[in-house]
Amino acid sequence: MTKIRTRYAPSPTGKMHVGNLRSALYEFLIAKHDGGSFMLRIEDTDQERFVEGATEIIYRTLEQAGLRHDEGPDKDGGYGPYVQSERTRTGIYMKYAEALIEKGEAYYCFCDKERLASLRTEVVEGKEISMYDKHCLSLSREEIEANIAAGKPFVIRQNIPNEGTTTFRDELYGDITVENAELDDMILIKSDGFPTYNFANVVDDHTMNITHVVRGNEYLSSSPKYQRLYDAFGWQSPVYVHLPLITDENHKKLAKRSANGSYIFEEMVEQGFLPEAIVNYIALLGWSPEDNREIFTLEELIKDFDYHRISKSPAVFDSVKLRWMNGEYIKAMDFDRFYEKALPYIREAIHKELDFKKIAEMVKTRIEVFPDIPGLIGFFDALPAYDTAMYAHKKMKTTQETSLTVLKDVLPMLEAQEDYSNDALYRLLSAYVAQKEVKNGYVMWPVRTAVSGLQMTPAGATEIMEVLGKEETLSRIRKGIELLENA
RNA sequence: GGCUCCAUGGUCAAGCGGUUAAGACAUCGCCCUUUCACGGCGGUAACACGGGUUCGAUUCCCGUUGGAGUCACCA
Repeated sequence: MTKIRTRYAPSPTGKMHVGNLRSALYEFLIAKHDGGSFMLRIEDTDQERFVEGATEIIYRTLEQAGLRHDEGPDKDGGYGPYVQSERTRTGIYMKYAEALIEKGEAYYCFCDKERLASLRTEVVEGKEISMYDKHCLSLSREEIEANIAAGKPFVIRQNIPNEGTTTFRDELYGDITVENAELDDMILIKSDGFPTYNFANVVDDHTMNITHVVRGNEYLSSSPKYQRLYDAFGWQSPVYVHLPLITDENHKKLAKRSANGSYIFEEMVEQGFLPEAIVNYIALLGWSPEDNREIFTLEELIKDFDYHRISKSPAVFDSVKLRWMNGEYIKAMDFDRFYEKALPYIREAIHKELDFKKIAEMVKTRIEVFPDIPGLIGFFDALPAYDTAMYAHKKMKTTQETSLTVLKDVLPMLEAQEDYSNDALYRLLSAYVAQKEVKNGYVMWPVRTAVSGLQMTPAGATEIMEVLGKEETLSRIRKGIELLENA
């Protein structure tokens, strides 16, 4: 068996969304599962769409996601250059295009935009449909040479016969056959001398010894044309693995963002998602392991990933489940690392000196993404205005009246109390509960309400008091009594 | 519209001729609990339709319907 070589070949046109990242991930996993190598190639043959800094985003995203490439522009593995604009300068694409012309598998085309536009007859869903009419195929050698000598701009087109069929094999989808008449004579070399993706891809994958071509299945319909190129060259085609699309909630191919938020990896990380959780989640969009496991480290994915188990149908990106998974990662996270990540969000909500570590502990099992934090703990910073109706709780058997009594009873005890640790406070209040022969909640509910002003808090009454400290606690209890007396 | 692909609950998804059709998220209920959450237990919810093939189809074949992708000097 030859060593598996896969490649992630993005074009530097902007940020990476999770669809791009999943392709990279699967390419990485397919290679690594078999001890193969994973290469990064930059496809920048479209100078107009090139975005400054986009290459850096690609590096950064792969790095954050843990997808280390073995070869790439920054890591020569003997197959360079790894950037298509640099490869273009070596003349490689033109050389291969000319070889095709020699074989009659390609030809020069001098048609201008106007003539091409006149070929577009049909408009479907706002898109102009056209098929080249092989007009320039019949040019004589003399005409071609004259045109070139005259400096007339040209492209090189693939020559596909109008009869017969072309078949290629995909590992997941099986054999796919199409009529050659359906296949357009696509452009191989553009008038600016750069190759198109269609051509560069085939030349590069072959010359760089790529064994498995893994890409989104939006390429399924153009693959027969690529297959013809391999055949025309007499090259063995790689193993094709076309991946099912990731869609948005409307089942449409992923755009960069939707009403549900962003699908851009970097922005998701900024929004508080952990890179590991994102990688884990997208690994499961279109692939499933033999067992029922869902939480995987990258290492575990490498071990278990079998591309034959990739599914064929598209998958909706469910941000709700991603949030859940992110929450699982947060819960399992080492506390120190969690604290480091949580601290900025705690500081955002709290502007005085409190025990941030205790607050972080409270919040750790209760959030799904880091930005959930401020909303949970703002009450520590300042007592929010609240409605005294909150003191009445059916299940706790409390009313505003019983709450007032409890708070008044408890206030002097809390004033006398020196030890404001959670345990001591809990013991103190428990003693009162026992003495009154009531349920815990009968006392805890009003106290917690008074010190937090909230119906939901990330911790119990005494834990909150511990963090708040004696002075602030007493002030809030007194405030509660005042509100209840005036209710 | 042509071509291509796809089709199990709201979503992800197991299943690869005989199953009470897994599991997860979401949702609902109960328990636990110093509220919420966590955790535990349980419920609702799916094989698109029609023909074949077969003793037997979610599973294989064909068709219908539905959805998606694609039809650039973009990748």
